[in-house]
Amino acid sequence: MKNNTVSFQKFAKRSQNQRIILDAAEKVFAEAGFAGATTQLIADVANLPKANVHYYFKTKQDIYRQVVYNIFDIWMEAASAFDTELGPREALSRYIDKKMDLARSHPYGSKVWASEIIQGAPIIQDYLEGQLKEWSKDRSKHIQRWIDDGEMDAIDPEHLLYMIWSTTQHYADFAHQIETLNSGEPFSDAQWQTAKLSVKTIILKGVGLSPT
Amino acid sequence: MKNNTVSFQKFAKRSQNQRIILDAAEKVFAEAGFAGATTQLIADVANLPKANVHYYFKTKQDIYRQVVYNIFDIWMEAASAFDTELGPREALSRYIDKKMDLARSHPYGSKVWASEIIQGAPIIQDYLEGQLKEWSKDRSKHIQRWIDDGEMDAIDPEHLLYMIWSTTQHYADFAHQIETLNSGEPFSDAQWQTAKLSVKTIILKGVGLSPT
DNA sequence: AACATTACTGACCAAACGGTCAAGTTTTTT
DNA sequence: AAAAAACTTGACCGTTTGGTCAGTAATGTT
Repeated sequence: MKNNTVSFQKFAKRSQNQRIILDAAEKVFAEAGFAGATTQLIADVANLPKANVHYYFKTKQDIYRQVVYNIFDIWMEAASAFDTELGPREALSRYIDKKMDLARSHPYGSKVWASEIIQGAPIIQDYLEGQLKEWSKDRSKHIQRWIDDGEMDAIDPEHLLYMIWSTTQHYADFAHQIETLNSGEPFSDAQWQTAKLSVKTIILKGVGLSPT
Repeated sequence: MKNNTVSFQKFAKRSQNQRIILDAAEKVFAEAGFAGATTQLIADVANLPKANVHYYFKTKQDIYRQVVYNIFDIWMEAASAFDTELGPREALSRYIDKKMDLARSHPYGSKVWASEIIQGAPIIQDYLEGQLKEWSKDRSKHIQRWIDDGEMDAIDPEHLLYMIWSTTQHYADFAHQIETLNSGEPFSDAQWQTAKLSVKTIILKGVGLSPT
């Protein structure tokens, strides 16, 4: 066979095919849910025979697990944009920006996450109780300190976090509804800008911070 | 057989059993998704033999359709709480209150709705393009008028609506996540009060209205 | 009391599903 | 160039699924 596939791909082949499968699976899980996603459909989207999918992943649950872990990791990395050293205005502003960017760039992942939580987090429960809880408790403390220092209004920090999560992820999870109300058209760049600005403006002003 | 079941139940029997099935189905669809919800499981939760479920509903899709229509109707009725005659402060405040109440009283319906939209609204698309679009365009116009009259800040009205929808429904759809972060405990009455107040405070102040 | 209608259900079935496997091909290592 | 390892795949299988149906029981009507 062709020999122009050079040898440094030796190790790349496996992870390369896994990525193709995971990308396909993310889309299929998002659009059909865990139970509705058939391995056959994932294979079709990945353009591979079903048996080949099972060569790389033992079970459908294994694929699903990977997809959910991936989006969680991406979100936790973005969470570092919530840099409490910057002060409330910048920290919240950047975090909202980052979350809005992810809603746009990773809509399937967001949908899979939403479905997972809606169905009681059967897979990701450990992460919720561990990393997520730790992160949100920590940031809540920082927000509380800002409040105590008179830098922002007295708002229950956890509800502020929920508001940021819900509003930003809404643009991914309910994209279809938003698109329908937008004459069936997906958001343009300008509309995404407006969305970001609207969310930031309301939330920042809402907690007593003037927007940047 | 017992004759203490009086005859005015003649017509009631059918709709009564349909209600039992629909309530069971709402829960099962919420927790397992459309594909993951088996008619057997719906029957078990309804405490009926599967064949009996199929006596009242021809297909699983028919049951699902009813469940989705029901929650949509409940929401549209609540939407009338957005009474534009009241002025922005009262109208928004009451609408948020109402949506928060529904998030608490109808968590399963909210979850079914969320999953339906996430998966592209295969069933409810007509309603989105019809009733929902009409309602939101109308309310957007009223909000815009308030803005033009200087009664509130210049915020894109549709994004304000999305923010209300997302924040309020988040307390239903992501209840499991919130519960996990709340030491595994569901919200108490007091915590629901705090949630309502936090959401209202941030949004109202965020658009330039002082809370009631 | 006879009849008609509605309600109920165990047993069954074709289709679709996740997953396996043996037999092959390609690639890497020696 | 031979042996080993990794990759690929059509055919297959046991299970589960949504849905049917024939037969029965209960209820309402005359």
